[in-house]
Amino acid sequence: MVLMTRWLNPDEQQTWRSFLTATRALMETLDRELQRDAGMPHAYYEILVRLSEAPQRRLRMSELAESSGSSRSRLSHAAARLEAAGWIRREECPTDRRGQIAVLTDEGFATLAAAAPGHVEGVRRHLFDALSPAQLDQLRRISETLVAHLTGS
Amino acid sequence: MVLMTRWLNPDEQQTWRSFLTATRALMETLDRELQRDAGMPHAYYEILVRLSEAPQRRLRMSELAESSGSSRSRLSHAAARLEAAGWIRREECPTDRRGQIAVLTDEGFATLAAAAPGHVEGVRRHLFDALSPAQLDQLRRISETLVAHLTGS
DNA sequence: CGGTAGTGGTTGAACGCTCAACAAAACGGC
DNA sequence: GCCGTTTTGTTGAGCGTTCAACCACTACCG
Repeated sequence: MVLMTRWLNPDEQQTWRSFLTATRALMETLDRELQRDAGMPHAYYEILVRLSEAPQRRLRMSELAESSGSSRSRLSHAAARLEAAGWIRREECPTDRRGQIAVLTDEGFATLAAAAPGHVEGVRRHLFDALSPAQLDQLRRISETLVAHLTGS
Repeated sequence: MVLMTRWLNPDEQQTWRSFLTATRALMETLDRELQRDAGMPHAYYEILVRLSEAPQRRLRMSELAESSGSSRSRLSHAAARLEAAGWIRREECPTDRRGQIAVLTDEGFATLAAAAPGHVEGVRRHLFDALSPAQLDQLRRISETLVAHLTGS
């Protein structure tokens, strides 16, 4: 029995293409702004944010990868750059000799503190200001549903 | 007068982070599937799709960039690869000697035809199947609003 | 016409990401 | 305690994207 493709109908196509265009444009805009104003890509910004929120601004590499939505490899490469920039430092883990602990330096924290207002302003301008409160609520539920669906299966 | 940062409140943070996680996970999943099954990144797939829908399967480079959501540079590099793969061909434009016209080859069309069912299935599984009809309608409106907002300003 | 501004497209360097392979250490069953 | 398995993190190659610089051509305006 041949499994027929469930093609998208015109309405679904429109949804999908608008979604693609919107997310791509939004992310590119924010990434460009962050690169221009803070000299870092959005992925690096997010790594620094998660570190800054952790107790003592330190996290195991694996937890940092998890929470920042990076692969281990990605984080490893990123950490090398962030360390070279003086924004983080890597320490050995006392309880697991395989482990590494990423620590946000004061300089890294200062850089993040300088970058954050502009970035948040960008997020507000390009996303939150564009949508109604009801739409933002819808977007939250949709996103949460998708996250559950994508990480669950 | 100092302009205070309009920080995100906890609800907004939750919305933003879920949105980020969801779109990142969705795009990474689809990209990986496409790379695995069709040997091309999603950006290339989209270029081929737009070409396949154009009259005579041909488009000026600039229009192709516009419609596929690529920068000119990106498309130029991509076109080089797609041409090397035998999926497109570039012709001179008769009315503008600066111009180039990208043409989808039969081989390119066949590759696209082979890749499409799997990709559409992925989009359905990871996005459409996860959301209710009402949510999909909301997502369409939200996306359209964002596109208008991002391209308008 | 002639010059200047704008457009179309390409290029190369720098950079970030993915993937697969790898080393080192921890775990788990027996 | 030992051996296979799993986990942690890194590495290098290959690839795609960005950015800025650039050339060739067109369009506009006096």
